[in-house]
Amino acid sequence: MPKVVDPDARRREVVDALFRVVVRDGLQRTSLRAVAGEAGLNIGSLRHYFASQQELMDFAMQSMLDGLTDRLLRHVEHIGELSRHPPAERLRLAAGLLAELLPLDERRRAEVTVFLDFNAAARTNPAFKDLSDQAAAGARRLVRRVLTRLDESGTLRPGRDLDIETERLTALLDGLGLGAVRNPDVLSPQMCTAVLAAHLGDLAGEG
Amino acid sequence: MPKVVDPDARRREVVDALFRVVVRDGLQRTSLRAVAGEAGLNIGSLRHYFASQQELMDFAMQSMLDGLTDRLLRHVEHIGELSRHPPAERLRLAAGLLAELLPLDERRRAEVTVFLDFNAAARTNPAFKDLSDQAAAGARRLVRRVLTRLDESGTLRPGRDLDIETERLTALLDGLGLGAVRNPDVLSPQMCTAVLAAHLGDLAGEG
DNA sequence: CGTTTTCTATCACAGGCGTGACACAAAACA
DNA sequence: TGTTTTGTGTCACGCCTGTGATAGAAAACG
Repeated sequence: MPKVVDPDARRREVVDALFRVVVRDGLQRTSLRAVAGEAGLNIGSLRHYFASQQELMDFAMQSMLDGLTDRLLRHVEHIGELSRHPPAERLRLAAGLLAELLPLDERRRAEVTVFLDFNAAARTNPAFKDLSDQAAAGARRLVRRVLTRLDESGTLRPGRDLDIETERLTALLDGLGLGAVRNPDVLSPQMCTAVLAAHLGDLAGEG
Repeated sequence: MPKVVDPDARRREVVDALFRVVVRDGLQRTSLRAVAGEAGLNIGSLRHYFASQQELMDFAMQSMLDGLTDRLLRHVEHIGELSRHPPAERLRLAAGLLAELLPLDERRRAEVTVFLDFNAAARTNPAFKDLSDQAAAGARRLVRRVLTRLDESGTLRPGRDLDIETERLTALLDGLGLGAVRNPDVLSPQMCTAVLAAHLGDLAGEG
């Protein structure tokens, strides 16, 4: 017998509504009333599930990061040991994994969009700083891990400075996300993947 | 005999105050009252020089872009014809020019910070869209121009796709700016220049 | 000088915000 | 059943926002 209301499901619905509002109107205009309206709830009800605005924001941001982390872990697991793949495939696999961070479809586009707004707010809103820093560190770790695996499997041109290359690839991904969200017509998904492939190809020293 | 008040100077002072508020508190918290307070003016006075908030924002954004454009033009002029420099110098000159877009000192840091906030707002605020698009197009044009010059002077490894390389370098610069503003400790000015140098070196096909 | 424009300063208004308080319905429980 | 917990809806308060209106001082002008 299903409960009449499932609190966890409700919270997820509210977070989904919040994401839609942030994507559509921006974080600045994402008020409790707007989220409640989008979720089809009364503001009083919403406040029963989230005691304060800050609690809602934290939960939403954390939910997004958790979802992304799960997806990345599943992707990493699906790839398995990199050296068991033919060398020609390795760059493609790495690109596919890193592309989880790029706005290539509606889902990832929404993620990146929300993420950019949260990060912008985190610069001056201490309440978001921890989660934002944690996310940035996670992205950096993932990129470094990918580069390390590629290097260990002999796929990269030797002599690379991994510190620099990590920052370079991380910045490239950030920039592609920013550009693709801002100018989807110029920086299309195809262009994003082409740029990423070109970069990894360069690192491998093809040519 | 100096006028008692110079309207143009006043407007510049107000814009400077606005920049300080945006950098310190974020664009979201940059209200007319906050700017007036920062400039040491009464809000009534401020409104005498800027009829509306939108007018102030537009003027401020345009001022920043004008200043940046001037600086870039002066830098380009200072470099002169690229092929008149020794090949070993060309990458360094290009890096120096592109570094005008990176937050390497307080001035550029403020510029990039304000710019990021404006761009984030432009996504959902139509009033900022034109200037934001114009700025993005300008950056893209500059990058393409630099890459074209390097290519024509034989400094780049032949066979590059300039469309892709323009997007790649533009995204890299955007990402470096974003990262350096967000995590100055990780992405220090030295690291930024190192990453940029590494990228241009790669394009040249050193090694 | 007087007149006119420019500048400064203040008040009030409507609108949106987060949030505390509270009443009431509905479900869960004993 | 009655009691308790959970969920829903509404009100009001204080705060901040941009902006219109307006009065008065200061400077510029003829």
